[in-house]
Amino acid sequence: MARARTLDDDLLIKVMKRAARPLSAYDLLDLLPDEPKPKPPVIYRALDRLSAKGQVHRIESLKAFIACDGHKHNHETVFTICTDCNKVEEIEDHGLCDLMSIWKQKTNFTAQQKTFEILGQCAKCLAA
Amino acid sequence: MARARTLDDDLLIKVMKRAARPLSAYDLLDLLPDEPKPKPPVIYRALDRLSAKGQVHRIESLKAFIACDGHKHNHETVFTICTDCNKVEEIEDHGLCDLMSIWKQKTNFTAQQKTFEILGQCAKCLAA
DNA sequence: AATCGTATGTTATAAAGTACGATTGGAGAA
DNA sequence: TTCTCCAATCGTACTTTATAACATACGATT
Repeated sequence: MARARTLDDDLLIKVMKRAARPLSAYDLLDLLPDEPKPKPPVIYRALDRLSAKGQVHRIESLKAFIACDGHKHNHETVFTICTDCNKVEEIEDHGLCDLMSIWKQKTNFTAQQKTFEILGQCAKCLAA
Repeated sequence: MARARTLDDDLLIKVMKRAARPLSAYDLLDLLPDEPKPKPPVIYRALDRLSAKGQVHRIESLKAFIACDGHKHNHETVFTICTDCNKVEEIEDHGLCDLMSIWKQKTNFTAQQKTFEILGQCAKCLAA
C-alpha cells in the first residue's frame, strides 16, 4: 500500500534509551547507523509517530526528545530534568489531575497539549 | 560603564504588549522600528534581561515570547495558550505551590526553572 | 591620558524544523 | 501479466530559531 520505511521506529527508541538523556533530532541523526543516513524529515516524522503513540516525549525546555519509560499515563505527568546528569524522570501525579480540573472549572479553558517540565538538580547531583 | 543601548527594553515590552500574542524573536525584529535594525543577538539579549526580571516569558511550546502582565509571582504560574486567538493567560496558583513541595519531598529534586504550559482553546474560542 | 573591563553591536554560522515535489511499491483493473 | 493509480514515504532545499565569536564604544581606574 506504500513504500517501505527505511527508519525503524524500534531502532530509534533503542538508540534513545541507550543514550539515557534527552537527544535532539540531530543528535539522533548522528547516532543512528548510516547507509543510508536518514535525513532530518525522516527523523522528525518518526518522532511524530512515536510521540503520538506516547513512546517519545519532546522536552520543550531542552528542544530535545526522550523515550518514554512506557507506563500507561493514567495521570498527568511532570518531567524533572537534571541539568547535571541529564537524567529525566517522569512524575505521574494524581494531584496534578485534580489541579487540572480545578483550572478547567476556573477558566473554562480546554486543554489539548500540556507541557510540565522542571529543570534543576537531582538528589544525587545536588549531594555531589 | 559601557556603550549606550540602542534597543530600549521598554520599547520592546511595548511592542510585545501591543501584539497581545506570543511573538518570536524574529517577529519582534520585524515589528521594531528600523534604523538601525537590531540584529538577532541584540533581541535575544534584551529578552534574556527582561526574562531575568520577570517581565517577559518564553513560551517553550511555541518558541515565542510574551510580555508578563506584571503581577508579583508570589505563586507558581501556569500559562494557558489559546491556539485559536493566541491569547495567553497566566494562572497563579497556590495549589501548584503545594504540589511542588510534595514533589520536592518525594523526589528530592531541586527545581531551578519551571515550565508549565497548556495549549488549547479558551472559553470564547471554544464557544465560537 | 593611557589602560582596562564590560555591555553592547555585528558577522557569520550553527541548530532546529518543515514545505513541497519526487519516488516507491502494492492494489486493483484490463 | 502489465498497466495505472495512489498513499505512504523520502529527500532537497529552505525557513526559522538561536548563538558563538569577534569588534567596538565608553565609563572607570590608575
